[in-house]
Amino acid sequence: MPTSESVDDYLRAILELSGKSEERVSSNGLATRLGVRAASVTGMLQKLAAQRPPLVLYEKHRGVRLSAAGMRRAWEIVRHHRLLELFLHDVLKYSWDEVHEEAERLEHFISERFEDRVAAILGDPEVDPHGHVIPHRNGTIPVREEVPLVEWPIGKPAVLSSVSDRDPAALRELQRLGLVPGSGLVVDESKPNASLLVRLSGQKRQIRLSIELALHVAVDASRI
Amino acid sequence: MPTSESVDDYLRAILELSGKSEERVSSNGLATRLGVRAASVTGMLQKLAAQRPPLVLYEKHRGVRLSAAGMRRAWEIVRHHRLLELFLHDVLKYSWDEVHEEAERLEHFISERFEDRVAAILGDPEVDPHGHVIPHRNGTIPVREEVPLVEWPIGKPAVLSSVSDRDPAALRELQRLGLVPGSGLVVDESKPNASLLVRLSGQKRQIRLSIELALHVAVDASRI
DNA sequence: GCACTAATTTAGGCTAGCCTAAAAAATTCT
DNA sequence: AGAATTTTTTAGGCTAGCCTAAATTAGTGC
Ligand SMILES: [Mn+2]
Ligand SMILES: [Mn+2]
Ligand SMILES: [Mn+2]
Ligand SMILES: [Mn+2]
Repeated sequence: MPTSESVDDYLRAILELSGKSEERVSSNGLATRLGVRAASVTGMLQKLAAQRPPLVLYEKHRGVRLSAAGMRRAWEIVRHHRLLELFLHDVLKYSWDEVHEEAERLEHFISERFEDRVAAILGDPEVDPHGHVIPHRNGTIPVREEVPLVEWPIGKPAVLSSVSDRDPAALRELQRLGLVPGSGLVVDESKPNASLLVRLSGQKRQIRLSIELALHVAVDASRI
Repeated sequence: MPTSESVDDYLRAILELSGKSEERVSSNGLATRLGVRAASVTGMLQKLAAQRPPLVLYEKHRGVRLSAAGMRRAWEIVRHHRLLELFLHDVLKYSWDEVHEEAERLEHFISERFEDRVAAILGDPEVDPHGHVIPHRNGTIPVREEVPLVEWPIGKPAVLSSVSDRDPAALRELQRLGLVPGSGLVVDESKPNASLLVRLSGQKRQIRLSIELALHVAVDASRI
């Protein structure tokens, strides 16, 4: 069962919108994420659910979630995406904010051989340039506990684990501020004007972070 | 005027079938090369000729050739293809016979940035793994005089310049025999049973080369 | 020049994936 | 609960690129 570029995009969008808890995803949510109309989403979901084996579990008016086969394919595409991002960054010297767009296109077209060779060159890496874990070749997903920075307790030291990759301008700003995966930091204060005051480890200077920007950031929650 | 994968394939096929002399290409020839029906070719050619600016010059029943715009786009795709082949071979350690298929797919989807970074990593290379010249970034095509091995005079020393990349089995066989770009050789005899007897420079052993295999090989004709 | 054959084009259809507009179902509000 | 609103689905259409079958044109042999 080969999948088209569009089908791959739907599966990955369902995976990403459903979150850790694998909740059902709405047609509207998918339409917004994919930049198509809700009617187009309904049509596609009906097709994916009718495949044997089905790629999604779909009940009219009740949202959709991935089947086992859909889950497998979605994570496969995510592995392509994250390996490509790291490859573009480390080997082809793309900047942090440039990798996502190119990876989003190429993820659909590289072969398993390409995937394997890139993984080998990069030394079977564990995370992409934005700090997201890279699924293993065999389909297993490394677990990692993360919390959105906006939910992290005031005053408790944290380690930045990942940043969202979809907004190049935000990425450039975060890099400028030194907020990259691995950075240690403390949230000093959550201001009423919808911003956070944070300090990087070993620095006295406070950084004022808008909520919109802070929403792009997650920290390591392994010892919450 | 963005071009689709199919359109790119048509343009590249017209370029490759029309040869140095830029002869008109027939619908049937294109259909065979592209693995589609002649009726589909006619439909596509009419569409490409109707674009403003047109990508091909097409006269009913009289074949087709590339317009200036079509030529530009076709060589652009060829540059992608050949850079990708060299990159897959040199960086990702693909073998000689594996690069073509992957490059054929990816050539349509890499960005100009990707093209530039790959070219930079490879040091602005002049030829791909099969000995084919790589068009320059600005669109100019390096000239090189080549002659099919089967037309090369008996007994005259030659240098192998390129081999066709579309037949993996033939490529493996040629590599096994030591017939790679740069190899010096002499044709000793053209046998009536449709084969050539050749010797590699500095070797006494004769190699028997079927005409089918020999048709895959071209030699440097700069001093014919 | 005419008949036959080969190449090409036209006509009509199909699928994937998108769209708009209208209908129907679910949810929210009073 | 019943009305109003929002979400989702259905219905009908469109384009790109492919197909088969039927014309048409070009080329060949006599
Ligand atoms: Mn990404
Ligand atoms: Mn995509
Ligand atoms: Mn090739
Ligand atoms: Mn292609």
